[in-house]
Amino acid sequence: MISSTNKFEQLPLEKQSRIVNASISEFAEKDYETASMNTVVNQAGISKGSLFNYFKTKSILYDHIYKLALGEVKAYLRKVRDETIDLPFEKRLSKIVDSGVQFITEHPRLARIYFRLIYSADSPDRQNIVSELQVLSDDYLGEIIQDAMDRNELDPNLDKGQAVF
Amino acid sequence: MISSTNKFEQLPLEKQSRIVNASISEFAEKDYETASMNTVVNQAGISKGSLFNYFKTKSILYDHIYKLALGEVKAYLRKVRDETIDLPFEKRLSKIVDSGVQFITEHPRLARIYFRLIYSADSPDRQNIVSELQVLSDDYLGEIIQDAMDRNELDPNLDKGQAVF
DNA sequence: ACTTAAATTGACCACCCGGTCATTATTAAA
DNA sequence: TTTAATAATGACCGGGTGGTCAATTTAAGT
Repeated sequence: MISSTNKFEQLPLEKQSRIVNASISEFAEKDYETASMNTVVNQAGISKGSLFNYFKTKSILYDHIYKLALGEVKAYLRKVRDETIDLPFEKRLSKIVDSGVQFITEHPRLARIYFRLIYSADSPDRQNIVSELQVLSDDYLGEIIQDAMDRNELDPNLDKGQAVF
Repeated sequence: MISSTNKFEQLPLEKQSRIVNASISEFAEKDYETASMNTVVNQAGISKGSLFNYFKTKSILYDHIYKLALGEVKAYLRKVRDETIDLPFEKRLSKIVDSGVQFITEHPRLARIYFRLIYSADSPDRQNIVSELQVLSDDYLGEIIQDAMDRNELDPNLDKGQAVF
């Protein structure tokens, strides 16, 4: 046994997805403290002991779910970035924002988890996660802006100010 | 006994403020569900029975605290509005925003309670409270904008759009 | 078919919650 | 000073929590 989520990853995919689904629903509906492992267990149709066997603690489960969500967001952003690579800067930015909105409407539960993370205080290690997100979004925007500057669509006098915006 | 907060209001002011202070701290630190009446009671230095005698339920206490906070915000906004009454619109708006920031840094606990109210899902009757806040802020901005339009500092073609902004 | 190892279960634990209420302490009236 | 009314207390209640683990079911090896 190498990682602690290993047991979970070796489960049949159908069972995995039942658990992930139940967890996403619960963490989307209630904040970290209020979200209940019992509810997850019931909704997933497994026993409590099993869940705590797959994920040692509530916060480890939360971490797993959060990372899954992050992966989806990253993939989405990457896709949009590549699809808009030869659009002018303004059009590109607008398309990205639109896609953000689209992502939210397509994955409302993931979006809720994110908003909760950012705007509310609980969640196991909010501090680290939020700053990690900050770096990611800075990188992403930074790259887009760099692109635009390389193509002389943006005067090279801003960078950080734009990122904050 | 007329109102249900009457018992509380008849308490010595020193005791009142101990309770209010403890409540504000607790509701600022944790969200509604997680905030603990036991913590409030301990921090205020009174017994549990007393607190539940002054406020029948947790949500009634929350309501009281929220209304106190709202009162302070209202007074603050009114003050700023009056103090900037003869400034040009742009300057005035900027001063108001600055004052908002100042209020947040001067009353961080109240500000936290507000952010929690707006950005997170619990709180007894979030729906009503948020829409009430919406009306209040619309009124406030609406008045400021009306003033500016009356003085021909703003072209009279917007209103609602500006309020949303 | 028998044995052994691994996976699954749910009763159980200690703890905390909001809320109650009989008992006690305090104050006011007589 | 005795009595009556009022205020304050904290042990207690039912219920929910995250987490555990002996016991049972399932699967694998021979």
